Amino acid sequence: MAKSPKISASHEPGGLIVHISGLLPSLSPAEQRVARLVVADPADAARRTITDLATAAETSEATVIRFCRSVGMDGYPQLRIRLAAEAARRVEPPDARVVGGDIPPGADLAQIIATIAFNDARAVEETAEQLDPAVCEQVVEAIGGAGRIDVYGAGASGFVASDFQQKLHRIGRTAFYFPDVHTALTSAALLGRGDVAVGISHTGTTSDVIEVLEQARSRGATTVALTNFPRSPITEVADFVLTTAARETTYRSGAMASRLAQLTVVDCLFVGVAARSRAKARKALEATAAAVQSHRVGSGRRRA
Amino acid sequence: MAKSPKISASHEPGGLIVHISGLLPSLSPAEQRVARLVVADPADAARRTITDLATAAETSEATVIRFCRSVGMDGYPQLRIRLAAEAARRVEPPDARVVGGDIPPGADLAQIIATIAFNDARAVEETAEQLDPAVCEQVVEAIGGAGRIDVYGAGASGFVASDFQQKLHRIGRTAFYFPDVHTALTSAALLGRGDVAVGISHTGTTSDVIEVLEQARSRGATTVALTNFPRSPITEVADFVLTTAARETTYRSGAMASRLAQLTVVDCLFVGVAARSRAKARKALEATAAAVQSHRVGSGRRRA
DNA sequence: CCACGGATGAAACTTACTTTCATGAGGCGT
DNA sequence: ACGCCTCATGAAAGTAAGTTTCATCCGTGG
Repeated sequence: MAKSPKISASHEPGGLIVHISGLLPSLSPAEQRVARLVVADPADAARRTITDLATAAETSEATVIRFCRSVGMDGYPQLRIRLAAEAARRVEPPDARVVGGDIPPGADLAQIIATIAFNDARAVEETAEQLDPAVCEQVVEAIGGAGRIDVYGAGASGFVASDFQQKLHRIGRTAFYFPDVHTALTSAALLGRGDVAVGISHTGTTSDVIEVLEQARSRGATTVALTNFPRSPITEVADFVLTTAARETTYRSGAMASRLAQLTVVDCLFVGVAARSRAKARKALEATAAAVQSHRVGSGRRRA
Repeated sequence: MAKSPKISASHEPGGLIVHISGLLPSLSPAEQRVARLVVADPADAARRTITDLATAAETSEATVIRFCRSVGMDGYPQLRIRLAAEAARRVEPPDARVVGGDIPPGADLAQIIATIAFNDARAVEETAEQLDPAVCEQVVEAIGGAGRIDVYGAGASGFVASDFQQKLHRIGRTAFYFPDVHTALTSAALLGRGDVAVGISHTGTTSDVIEVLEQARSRGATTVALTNFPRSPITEVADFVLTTAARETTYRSGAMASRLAQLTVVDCLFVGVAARSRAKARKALEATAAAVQSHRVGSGRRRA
């Protein structure tokens, strides 16, 4: 089992559960059964013996051990302890909010709002917790010193890509976003050493984005991937991998929470880059803010 | 030496560590050595194997087991797990998050990440709390029954508008977004009774958006405003006002947190509308998901 | 069709945990 | 002082848990 580029295997400070759910799709079916049990109720899993857990997951002990290794643990006892710690730290969700789940059919709007907000907020928090500052730092460095930055993304991730592009542009970095694959490929072909290409894909399997990132990399550009799944194909064409931690399973809630998580990461990178050259960034920001000032009307509250 | 054989096993309020140190004097010398190690560093003890701990306490495994029983545990594994949980709970993050504030100049990336995530998550939560389900309900009704929906927004709010448009479109609602004011005005002029216009503006002062919303209203469309400021100009041209709760002060964090808050509201409306006609929405979603399927790589699981 | 590689569980194996038991050190009554 | 009882203690036996190995099976691509 070869290891991908820069996946910080040992780094999952934000929480084991989050880490595991990110890895979930990269696990074998039998291991996935184990993973689901663990994620569903970490405290309970910590109480079980390996044989017990194996039985519950309808598999063998061997598979449970494999699962432990897959998620970066030494063995079952270590997993158990980590799970116990994790479960203890976690604040139990107050009510019957469907954690990472679907909205129940008969739900009224107040319930819907509570569920969405809860999941959204958690995705943001957990994403921040598991973000590796060291990798971020390197990405910030690369972007801050880049000659040109291309941001790629399709569908929902396209909005995020576009947002990132606009943000970078506002602080005076030369950044591009292309809604069209062909244009993006063309642009990627023109990148070179010292340039940066950022590919955003929740699933990490969007072929368009992967392709473009690959192209960029082959031209010598530094490539960065932003995905929810640390072992997805996109990570293979990235020099740096940043992950979100939206742990929803259904495509529906998925697209929602993951988008916020992605934006949070974008925000962090943005502020990081801005902080790197504070004076210049501030000046650029003020200039752009002034530019739209004439499109604002008075009488309302406004920012200073 | 009234060492009672049966110490209240079930209930040890205030934490296991406290409990252990409480009955430390009642333990035998060898057990006390074990207890002291455990109390001194629970997390470390949880990591050790029973033999290891016994050696460290200069005693035998048997004594460690006796100690476990003395403090009310079933056996060593249970103690281990409880200790891990305990240790996790007591080590509270030494939070240096700048609440609602700006990022300090000298901040390192880890700090930046924590601050952003905190503010982002709080904006989401607080927005949800103050959202009026009744108003949402009416908006959902209007959108769900609308002939056509126009979503307006400029700058950062433009992304949100665009996102909303795309979401509505995915569940089969006829929705439009226009990056260009003139086109938007044209479209607004074509709206009529039964149509819905949604204007998104963080400050509520974006004249372009207000203007377009006003136009839409004058044509008889139902108008909805999404803003952070309930008394801003945009609310004057809106039939329904939904507010976000990003309480940032600076332009920098402002644009970031407010965007997430807006998206959360969009999510709520979206799910509300989708839930309204569940079957139809689901079908539409599945169709759109299938449509992009061929653009994904790695059919099942990723990267073995 | 076969070769190959990965996934999987049965079983062998190792390590960790638990119990049993013999020893010996105090305490205490005679 | 002596014997006897009690209890702490660790050695060793015993049991259960965790880990490794390996043969089998299944799908994939030549």
